[in-house]
Amino acid sequence: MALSARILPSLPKPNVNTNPDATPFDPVCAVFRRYLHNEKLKFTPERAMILDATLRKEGLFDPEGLAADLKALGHRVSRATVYRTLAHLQDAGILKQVFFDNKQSYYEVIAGRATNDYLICVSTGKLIEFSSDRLKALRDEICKQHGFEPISHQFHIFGISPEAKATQGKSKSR
Amino acid sequence: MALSARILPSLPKPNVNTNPDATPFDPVCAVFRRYLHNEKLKFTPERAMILDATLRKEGLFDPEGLAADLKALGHRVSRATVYRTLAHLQDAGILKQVFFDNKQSYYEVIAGRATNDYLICVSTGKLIEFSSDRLKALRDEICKQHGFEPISHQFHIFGISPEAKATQGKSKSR
DNA sequence: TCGCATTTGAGACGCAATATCATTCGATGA
DNA sequence: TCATCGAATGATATTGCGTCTCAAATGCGA
Repeated sequence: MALSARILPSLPKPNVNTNPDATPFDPVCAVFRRYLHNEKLKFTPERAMILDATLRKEGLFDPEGLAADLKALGHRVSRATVYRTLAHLQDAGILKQVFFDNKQSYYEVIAGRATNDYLICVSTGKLIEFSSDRLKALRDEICKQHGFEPISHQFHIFGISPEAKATQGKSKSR
Repeated sequence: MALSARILPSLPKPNVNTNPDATPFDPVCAVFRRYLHNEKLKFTPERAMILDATLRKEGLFDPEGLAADLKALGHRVSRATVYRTLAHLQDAGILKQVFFDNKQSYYEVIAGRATNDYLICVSTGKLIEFSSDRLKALRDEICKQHGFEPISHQFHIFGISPEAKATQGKSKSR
């Protein structure tokens, strides 16, 4: 096969930092509690642990990997609860769900962080994050033209990275 | 749950026109045959039928729906072959795979057509296509900055459509 | 502290997509 | 035209993400 925008393996990597007590005092946690309260939902230990685990992530992560992280941290949370809570965290505006491929969905923290878009190398699967104010301005302008109220966006550029292009000569087509 | 970028039901619709003999004389078909030849792949009746069915589509479609179309047209093609051929058509630059949700993937024809980006209403699931030259220019500029060779892109804006905003007052939050 | 609606967890389930593999077939060269 | 062989097909099994079910547990307002 030749040039394509199909995604190849290898997307995220675990990225656990060692912030010891992110949860109860974290301002993002306050946002979540406020959201839960408004929606008449409950603040449970499971939800706190899941929020904490997501805040330890940098960049993209996937639900199954997050569940694995929680298990590794010694927390026993069911997969179903992870999925349910990620949905709430998204609704609370803390996470953004990202669709890169048809295997699974990914999430990234947006609360208090610069949100990114991605260059994806279709040859190596490597991701490059970037952020563009002009893109955001263009987004808002397009929304205004359509009377649309933007919540989030995804901008993915598929292509060939410089490294892949360099290595390309040897292995014929791909 | 409240505002979110999760996608709701209802995406594509069948769009079968009655072009009687699109396949063998279609220039897109020539592109496909050239691609297959270069890749030492074979031009089979199944592949011809699948290409033909995709060219009858306007806008987004999904593999299962395409398989259903083929069956409705009286063509017996296995699902596996549909999936395999769609991948080749993408590699040939005729189709583009689009990721809107974590349920399934979608495709759209790009050969000889203006490629679109989408506004997605998170409340109704409605899609609005748009096309922006400024976006394409911005994309190319970003790629140049990173030494990236672009193949395709996806730009999805999630938000609230004017109609949904109008209906919003009544149904509490969400 | 009580009561109840919400949440959780374990497992079953649905479904898109892929893998397997025996059989069939397209395309090349003679 | 025919033989040859690698590639393609189809039927089926399999995988894995995500959701659903429901009994038991629990947060939280009164």
